[in-house]
Amino acid sequence: MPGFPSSPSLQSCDTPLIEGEGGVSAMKDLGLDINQIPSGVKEECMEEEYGGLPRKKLRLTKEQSRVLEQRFQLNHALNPKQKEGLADQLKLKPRQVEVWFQNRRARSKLKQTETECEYLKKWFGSLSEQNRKLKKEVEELRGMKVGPPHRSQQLPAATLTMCPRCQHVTTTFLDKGPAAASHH
DNA sequence: GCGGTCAACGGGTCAC
DNA sequence: GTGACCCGTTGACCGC
Repeated sequence: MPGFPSSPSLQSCDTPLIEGEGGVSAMKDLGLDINQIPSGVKEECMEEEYGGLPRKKLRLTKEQSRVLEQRFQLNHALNPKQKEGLADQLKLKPRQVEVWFQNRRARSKLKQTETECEYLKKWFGSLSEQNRKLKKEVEELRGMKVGPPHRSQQLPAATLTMCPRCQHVTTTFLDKGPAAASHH
């Protein structure tokens, strides 16, 4: 693809573009937003726009972002009718609303992944610490060992398992059978 | 100048 | 085939 000028979608009027002297920055100086241009003027600008020039960056207004965010909190996806309604309400194109929700879902997913990553790091840290302590304990017990231990002094063999659903960690003593591992 | 943010895109997948 | 969605990427803009 690379290079927007050659991209066929530029011809599609999906992307409101403002170019030339003034542009987005100048409008911002005036407290204006690209989406608040009277539609006639906007179309005029856009018609002049599609000569293969690079696209200009659109920024949503604070109010538009606030409403979109509000709707996202209620629902992470919109049906076509909701999309149309929201686009109407915000004076945006349905495609813009759709793109905003796609990007918002992506951001949300990224944030969740980061959170999970942090959690796993912490969990790994605590398991490492636990492992270190247990190894130390084993060493100490080995050092104390003088003869065959009495059965009552023996530690039962056990395994640690994690429930994939709730991440609850359980200790299963092998001589007590699988029922001991259940916690639900 | 550089890195971060974000609107917008193209391409792929999936359900209908 | 079509529309909705996800994913990776692009490029404009902004703050430092």
